[in-house]
Amino acid sequence: MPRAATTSDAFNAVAEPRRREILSYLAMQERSVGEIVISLRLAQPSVSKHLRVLRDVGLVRSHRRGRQMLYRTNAAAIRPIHQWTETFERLWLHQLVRIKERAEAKAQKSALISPIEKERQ
Amino acid sequence: MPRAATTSDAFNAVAEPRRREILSYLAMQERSVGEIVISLRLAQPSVSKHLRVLRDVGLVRSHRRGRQMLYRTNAAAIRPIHQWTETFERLWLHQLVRIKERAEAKAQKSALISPIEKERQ
DNA sequence: TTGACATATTCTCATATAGGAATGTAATCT
DNA sequence: AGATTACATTCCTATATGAGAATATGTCAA
Repeated sequence: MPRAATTSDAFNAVAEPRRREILSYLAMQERSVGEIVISLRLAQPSVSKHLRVLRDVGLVRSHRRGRQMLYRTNAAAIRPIHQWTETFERLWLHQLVRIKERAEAKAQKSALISPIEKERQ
Repeated sequence: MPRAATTSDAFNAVAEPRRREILSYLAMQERSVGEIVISLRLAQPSVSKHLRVLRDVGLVRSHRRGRQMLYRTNAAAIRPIHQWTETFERLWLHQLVRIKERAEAKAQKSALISPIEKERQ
């Protein structure tokens, strides 16, 4: 069995760095395909294909304006990823506290060493 | 060019559903490979291979205890994903507000319709 | 040392890519 | 209608994958 399709869910879709760039770019403002091509310096077919993947999983919405297709990020589709990572937030916050505590303990210890001892380190 | 390696970053590593399950399972408590195999009902080689990927990108840490290998989630490695999704948080919150406003406007409108009109709907 | 247990690696295979090139489709303009 | 602009799709290819099966490695126990 190969890897799950890029269109299987938001996690797989955003695994590709260019697609994350596109999502960030479209988060500020609605943009045409051509604008994405120029701003992110990607080949046009490449952009169209990435947008197709993003659209299939609901990460972007699109509509036509004349000959252009305008795309915008649908932030709600990113939320499940946010929520999944959030379940780990307590853990890394706890880790950060411990790192800080260790740093302070070390500084404390260092302050107790005489200047002469300190020079040897 | 194929897809980026699963070991290229945390985004690619967590794209695989089983790897997310493993990370959630190991978040509570340190566990041996055998415990993962039993609890998540996966084949042992499969678990070992997933753990290898997770370890390569720093999402889990491991150490030996006798013949067992104990693994635990390194939450700090999940943080970049959380931070990336966080940049979109304002957008979906804004969306949620609009949805709520529309719902309220609709309820308001509904309240203005006479009971007789209402029955026809 | 030999055997048993726990985990890791290797091998094979079907499959879904992402990029590049070429082509198709749709809308506008003259 | 014909030409041009703007996107989308198709075809091609090298490659990384995940599952399963088999095997290798490492650790303890008798």
